[in-house]
Formats: sequence, structure tokens, C-alpha cells
Amino acid sequence: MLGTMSRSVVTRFAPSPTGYLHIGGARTALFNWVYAQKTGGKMLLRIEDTDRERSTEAAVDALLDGLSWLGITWEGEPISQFAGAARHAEVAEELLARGHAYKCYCSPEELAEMRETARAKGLPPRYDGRWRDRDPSEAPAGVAPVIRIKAPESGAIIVEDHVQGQVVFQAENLDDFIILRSDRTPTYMLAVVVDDHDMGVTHVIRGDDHLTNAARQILIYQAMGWRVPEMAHVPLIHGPDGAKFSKRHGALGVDAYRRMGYLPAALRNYLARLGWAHGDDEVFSTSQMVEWFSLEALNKGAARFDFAKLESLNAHYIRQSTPADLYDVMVALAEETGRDVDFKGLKERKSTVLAALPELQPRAKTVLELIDLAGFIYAQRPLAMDDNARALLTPEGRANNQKVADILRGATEWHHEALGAMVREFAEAEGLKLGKVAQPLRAALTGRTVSPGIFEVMELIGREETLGRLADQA
RNA sequence: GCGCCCAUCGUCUAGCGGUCCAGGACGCCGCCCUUUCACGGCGGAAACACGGGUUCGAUUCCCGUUGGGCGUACCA
Repeated sequence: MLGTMSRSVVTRFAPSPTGYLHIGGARTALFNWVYAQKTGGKMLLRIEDTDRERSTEAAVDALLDGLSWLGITWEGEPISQFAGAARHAEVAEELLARGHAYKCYCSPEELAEMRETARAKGLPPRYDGRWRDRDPSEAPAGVAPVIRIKAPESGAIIVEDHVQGQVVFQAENLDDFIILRSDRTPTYMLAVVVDDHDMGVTHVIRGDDHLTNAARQILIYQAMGWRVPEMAHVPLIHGPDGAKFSKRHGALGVDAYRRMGYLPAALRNYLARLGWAHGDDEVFSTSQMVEWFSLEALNKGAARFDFAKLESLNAHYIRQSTPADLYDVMVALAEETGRDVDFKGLKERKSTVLAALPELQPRAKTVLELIDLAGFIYAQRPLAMDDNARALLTPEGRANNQKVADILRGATEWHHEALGAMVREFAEAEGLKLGKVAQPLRAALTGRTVSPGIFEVMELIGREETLGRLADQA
């Protein structure tokens, strides 16, 4: 369909450095990357840093780090959009010279007034083109003009989109937007087109929010006589409540997901599956993703972000990982997040942690949970008991819990089978499910509510130091 | 307000006129496995927004309504 010769594919990811790589941007980057991989093309990275106020080196680094962590690579050095300001102005001048643009001397106040009256009349707040055909000699003195594109007054602008299909905009609805500001810097609309053209971008894959912009940008391509790149506007990600996924609503940078203990493979898989599907396949590798991907298979509607599903995917990838890999992630994350973790113990008891990991992996949904789960191994002795655990061991404890405490006290001499038998006996006598009994037991033993099974605990730390101590305290 | 986009279980989705009293996944519920908790296995509840057309036949095509979203800046 939408004609492509055999020119090789060049995609691009063009984020503005706002401080971190947000989740929506990450998905856009992923799709650009996957598409380039699939077609044997390349993905470029352009930093839209024309907003000098917000652009910092730290923000750019955060962006690059986020991409790297996700495993998304790009070709060459990141390109600074700001650096191309001179070229952008040059193109604006060329448009001017060709009669496809004109200078406008309206003041900001005048424009605001224009919008106001339009709004009052119930009309769309558009620029009325008052300088479109005015003679330059009428220009007021001392006013630096902006350059506006001379948009067609009738007809249709058609966006051929690989995701959205054919989208038609009537020319009347598009006004003569500004391409060069009075300070000679380009607006986004101009800069994007010039850069994409100069960078040889063949496929623009970006967020849905740019669909309307696409029509305006096509105007510039046409005015310059440039070939319009293939377009694919992918739907946005919404928050769990269906509304915009703003920071307030839990939209986070990919770095935050890393810190929450998600694995890049899981995030990749999840993100890809959001708005895109390959039949009933839910879990797939990155190479399968590359193999199966197509722009046409992208959905048109926005998708809501669902942490539960991400978690289940993450749990899957945790189970698939090797203990060695996981251990490294655990240590790095524990140190970084400064959790209630004894780093020294975690490192000193590496071999034990490694040995326990296969037991722990199926029980964790995130790496953070894995760290907690391994707590009984590296935690300082004696183990701290929380209030719940302590309550279990007091005479005032509730009846059931008292029984458990009794079992514990009597278990000083226990051994594997004996304790198992006691627990079961107790459960049967009380008509309780085994799990109900084991739950407080576990809590009492480790001082935590999240921990592996009692039997693994006993095996791994040894019964003497735990039970002896608990018996004393009880 | 105007323009554009979207609309299948709670969520992500499969479906591209009949194979659909709608399939998968997450979540939820139940059972099994199990000397706990998980993992795993099995089963269950759960959706085509509404109204008109078109058609022998609509979840699938068209129109409208409603509901979401995006855009409408000398921001990107």
C-alpha cells in the first residue's frame, strides 16, 4: 500500500528532555526500534531540546540511561535539535522566498484578542491571516516579525497513516501557523520537518497526539517539495482510570520501574503487548517481537496501563532468570534504593542466597520482593520480630495464635517431620487449613509477613538460632 | 466551541459478514497438587456501549447518539 521503494528504513525517536524517559515515550521508542530491527534499517535518536529552559544535560542522560536499560539502541550520536537552529531559519527563509510563507507583525496581545473574539463568536480560535497578503511596506517599525506558513485556503490535507489509515483534514480548519518565531528560532512544527528530512527519516512513528500536527507538517513538506515520510501514529497509554497518564496518575519514568524491581525484558514484553498483538501470544522474546511486528497490527485505541499484568509478566521473567543474574540485580537495587537491607550480609552470604534463589524465584513478582524474600538469609541475628510476631507469642495472644506459640515453644527439640506433624495435627484439631496455621508461624519465625516457607527457612538458617531464640522470647 | 481519533469480559486483546449463544492473557472465585507459601494443573463468573440502516445473515460494513481521548500556543 502506502508506497515504499526499497530505500532502507530510517526511524527515529525524538523525545524532549523533560527529566526522564516516561513510559509512553519508552513504548514509542520500542516500536521505532523494533520496526527498524525488523526491516534491517536503523533508528536515530534526536533530542528535542529547543526549549532551553527545560533542557539539561542531566535530563538527556536520564533519557539515554532509560533507553539503554530497556535494551533499545540507536545509530550514531544523539542529535541535538537546538543545534540545527540556523538550518531551520534557513528553510523558513526559503519558504518565504518561494512565496509559501510570509511575515506577520501581530503582537502577542493582538493575537490573544483575536482568539478572544473568535471564541466569543463561537468560532475556532485561529489566526485570521491578516498579514497574509499585506504588503511588507506596511510593516510597523521596530517590530520583529514571525514567519507564518501560507496554508491552503481550501481543499483537503490527507494524512496517510499506517495505523490510523487515511485521515482527512479540511484546509479551512488549519490556519497559517508560525514556523519561525520573532527571535528567529524555529517552532516545533518546522524543526521536526526539517530535521526528519535532513536526517533521512523514512518512517515517523510517534504518539497519537501528533496526528493533527501531521497535517500541518505535511504542508511544510509540500511547500518545500520534500517527500513526506511514512507515518504511523500510535495510540497513547492511559492511566488505570482511563484518563490521561500524567505524573499525578502514576505515570513514571522507566527508571522508576527499574527501581520497583521490574526487569527490562518484562517491561519490553508488556509495553509491546499494550496496543499491539500477535494473535493470542502473550509472552514472547524480543526477537519474536521483532519477527512478528507490523505497524498495521497496532491498535487504534488508547490502552490503559495495568500494573497487575505487568507484575505477572515480571514474575514470569524472574522465574526464567538465572540466580546469578538476579543476584546482581538484587545487590544493585538493594544498595540503590537503600531499603531495610543488610548489604553486608547480602554480599557475605552470596552463596547461600544463590542456593536459595531457585526456591525464592517462583515466589516473587518483583526484584524488590526477591530481596525481601531473601531477608532471612542476610538479616542481622537475632531476627527482629514485628508486633504481629510478638503478639503470637504472648499469653494474651488470640486462641489460635496461642496454640501456635505453644507449638513453637515445644518445637525447641523439633526436627523436620516433627514440626510438620505438629502443624498438621494442630490444623486438623482446629479444623483449620494448613495455610492458616503456617501463616502466623512464618510471621513469627522471620518477623516478616512475606517470606518463604517455614521448612525452607529452617533448612537454610538452621533451627537452633531461630527456634531457640523464639522459645526464649515466648 | 471547532477539528481529528477511538469504542469486544474489570484490564490488555483475538476476531478482518456466516466457523462466535465470541477465543486467549492478567485479575477474581472454586477445585487439584502440596508437611506451609508459591509455582503448576483443571474448572467457573465475566464483554460485542446504544439506536438506526445495508445484507439472506452483522461483533465484523454505513450513519447517528452517547462515552472516552488528542489537537486547537511565538510548548514540544
